Amino acid sequence: MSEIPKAYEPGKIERKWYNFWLKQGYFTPEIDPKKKPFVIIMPPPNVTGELHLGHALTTTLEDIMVRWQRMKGQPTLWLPGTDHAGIATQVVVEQQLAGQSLTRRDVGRERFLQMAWKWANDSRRNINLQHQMLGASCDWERERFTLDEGPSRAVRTAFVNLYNKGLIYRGERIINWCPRCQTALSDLEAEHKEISGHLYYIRYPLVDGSGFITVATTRPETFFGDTAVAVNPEDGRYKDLVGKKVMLPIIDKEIPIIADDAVDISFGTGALKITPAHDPTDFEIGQRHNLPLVDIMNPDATLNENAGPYHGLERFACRDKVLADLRDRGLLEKVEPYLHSVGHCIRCQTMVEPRISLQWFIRTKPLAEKAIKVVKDGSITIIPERFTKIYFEWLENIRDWCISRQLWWGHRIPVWYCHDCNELTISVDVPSHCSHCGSSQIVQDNDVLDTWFSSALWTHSTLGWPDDTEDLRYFYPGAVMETGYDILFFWVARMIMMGLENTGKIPFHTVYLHGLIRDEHGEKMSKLRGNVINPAEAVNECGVDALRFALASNSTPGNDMNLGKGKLEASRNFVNKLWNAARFIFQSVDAQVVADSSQLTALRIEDRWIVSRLNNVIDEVNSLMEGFEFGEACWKIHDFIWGEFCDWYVEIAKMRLHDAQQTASPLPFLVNVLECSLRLLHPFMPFITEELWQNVKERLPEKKQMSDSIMIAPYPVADRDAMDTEAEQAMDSVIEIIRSIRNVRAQYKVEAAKQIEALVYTDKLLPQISAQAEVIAMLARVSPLTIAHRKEREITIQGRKAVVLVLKESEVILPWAGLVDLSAEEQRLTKESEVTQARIAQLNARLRDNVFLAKAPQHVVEKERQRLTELEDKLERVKAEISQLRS
RNA sequence: GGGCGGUUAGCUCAGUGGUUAGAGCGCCUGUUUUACACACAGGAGGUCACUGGUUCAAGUCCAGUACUGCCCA
Repeated sequence: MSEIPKAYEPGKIERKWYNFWLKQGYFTPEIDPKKKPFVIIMPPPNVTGELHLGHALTTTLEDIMVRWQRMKGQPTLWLPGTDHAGIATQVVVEQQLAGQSLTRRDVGRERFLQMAWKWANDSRRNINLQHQMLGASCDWERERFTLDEGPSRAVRTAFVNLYNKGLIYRGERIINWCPRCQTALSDLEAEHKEISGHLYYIRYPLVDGSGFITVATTRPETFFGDTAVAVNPEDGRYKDLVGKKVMLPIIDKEIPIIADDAVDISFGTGALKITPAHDPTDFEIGQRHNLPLVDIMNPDATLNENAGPYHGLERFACRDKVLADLRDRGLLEKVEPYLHSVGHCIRCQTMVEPRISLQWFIRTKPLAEKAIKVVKDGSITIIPERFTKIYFEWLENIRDWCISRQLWWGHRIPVWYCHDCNELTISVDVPSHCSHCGSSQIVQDNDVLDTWFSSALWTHSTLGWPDDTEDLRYFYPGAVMETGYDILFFWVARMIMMGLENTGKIPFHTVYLHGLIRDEHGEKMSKLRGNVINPAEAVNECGVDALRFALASNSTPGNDMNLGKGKLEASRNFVNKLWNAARFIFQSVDAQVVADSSQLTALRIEDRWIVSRLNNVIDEVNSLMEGFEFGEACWKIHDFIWGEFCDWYVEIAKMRLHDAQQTASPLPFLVNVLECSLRLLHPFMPFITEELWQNVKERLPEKKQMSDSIMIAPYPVADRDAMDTEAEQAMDSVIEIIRSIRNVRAQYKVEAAKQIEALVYTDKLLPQISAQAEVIAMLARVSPLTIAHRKEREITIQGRKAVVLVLKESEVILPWAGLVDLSAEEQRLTKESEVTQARIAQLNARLRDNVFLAKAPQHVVEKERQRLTELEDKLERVKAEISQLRS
């Protein structure tokens, strides 16, 4: 056999096996109508650059599910892809242009799109490579991009269908306008932030000269767009003023005072300036009172010609000037500090301008109702459950979705306007003439659709919809949608709405939401703070398996995760531990005759124990996986491999391997437990498990019957017959004996290499514990070691100074002439006796309580009884030891 | 303003009503034991935020309080 390096070297091994898997075609499922497939459609990362840790978490969790299901024998499809990310990508390309002092308008739409495509293609390739680096076992043959022909046709088809059903309309509404991106945004893309601003009290003189009315506003610069002043009809202060007119200062324009219920009497002065073209509430008031709309801004948020003398000023510069001018005229009554929340562009953080605009909208109410229903009736489950309520809340209060964007990069809206009859032609394919008058003088809408519109179709557009394809029939609906909770509304809710609308079926059965990743102290990762962990760097330092394990083991459904270097290192250490354990086993196998599986039945206690523990862990891991508890599953495997297999079984096995007299070799167990553990761990750590598994396989006689790769080998299933309480009990006792001796040695500062004498007395486990004499002797460094029945006790102990340990099933006596501090020992034992008595009293009280006996389940009562017996037994033995000590 | 989380060891976090609440990191003591010092052995460290309730039994369920984070308006 080849030499195995002392430390795991991830890089080479990762590339080797990923290429092997690819070549073997394991990632592409076979369509088998008799089997129900397991399907995950990957949330497509934006083609804006690199993957971050959030993506790595998504990839890890999805790969865990997919590899697990594949090993269980399901046809498994994990469909990868990327998202064109409208605004974000456009910003990147605009920045490239800005480097050459150019704007997109300078180069024109066609040239701009060429640049964007170049960027997107590079980025797409890069992201795919990074997914491959992470070990993602997704089907690259089905990889998709949102702007691919298929998904694009799906977008146009969905648009046309919705339009024809009256669910898409074009209208003038107040939308969130980003002056920097120069496009409309949906409500979700405007992020509200608390701003400490001011509340300005401005006097509007009454036209009849009888004084003025004072309005309070945070945005004085919009007063050019005011078309009324509104008060609450119930407000006594202003009853007489309703119907009168005021004169807007500076521009000398007359506007009416109106009464509307929407006005909050307690806000400011109770009188509001109404700017219907620049505020959503004002817009509604304006609609009710037929107020004119006066748009005062240009797309870049400078003031337009409606602002008279202020024309051309930037909005905040204008505010300062307006305030100064009002103050000069004595019309600025007072200014108060004021905390209010203002929308910001989610992409560029520019303050959003609410603005009247002609845009395309989706009427979401009818779609939302169906999306609510499928979660209410349990067709779709959201994990963790608490997000269900948040989901309902949002859908129940949903507003129409503004889907048009004034961008160039994206799916162009499939609407053509006719020069001749002014009618619209809505079409999936490019029309040559107006569908109403037949004129060829038609021109397509300039705008593109919100990226999330195409993302909403992702679950079915990737499988061929609107065509009735084999993929769509077999793989839709998917099993799980796994993603971050931060895009529950942006994406998940919309996918459910559009999935139902387009296919009549739910898009997936389960929504699994993970949390966000923060640094080790819970701070958001940001370049500014310098606390970012880049996945590629982490992989360079620790390897993919360590990164994946760190991510998976620290994730709990729906909760944020703090991830620092420490956790990565801990995972790397585990990888190294596993590597070295395997290395030891391989070396041992190679040194001896190849293990014969028939020896598997020659069972010693420790062999039975490790097999029993393994099967218990398999059982637990499988049920944790069923419940989406991947983090806990990780720890179960970790604790087994490190804390039981390596710390105890391998250590015990060493002794047997070094002893030429031994007839029963531990090798079959070492090898088989390792082999099975590797399969158990494979979904979490695909690379090292494959590497080691291939090495194990080489050393197994039955290698011909085994699969070519661990990733298509069967996932372990617990064998209940292998569960062995007797062996576990015996080993628990042996471990307890060894630990207590080690403990005393450390306390008395006995040199590590020094052998000490020990006597172990026990009762019903005597045969099992005696069988472990060599194990105890070696691991606790004791010699001579006597193991005998309690009945034989007095003869040996008399007259010798000794440390006495009273354990669950045994007493351990460590006689050291002169070394032992007898009074300290007496104190220790007395303390132990007190503690034991207290617990016995507690248990007695509980077991005398009739209500407890009547109401607690039988097995709990039984357990408590057994504990009491054990403790009473122990107390008796402790007391006996004390009196011996005193005699 | 409404909603949802969190508060458990020095730090970061697990803990799906049932013994004496766990892990990693950090800390202390010891170890060149021929798989691993990315390791081994041992140890210290907790009124599970607070108050009340439900229950035979509460870190776990309920209500309230405080602090803290996020989402929505």
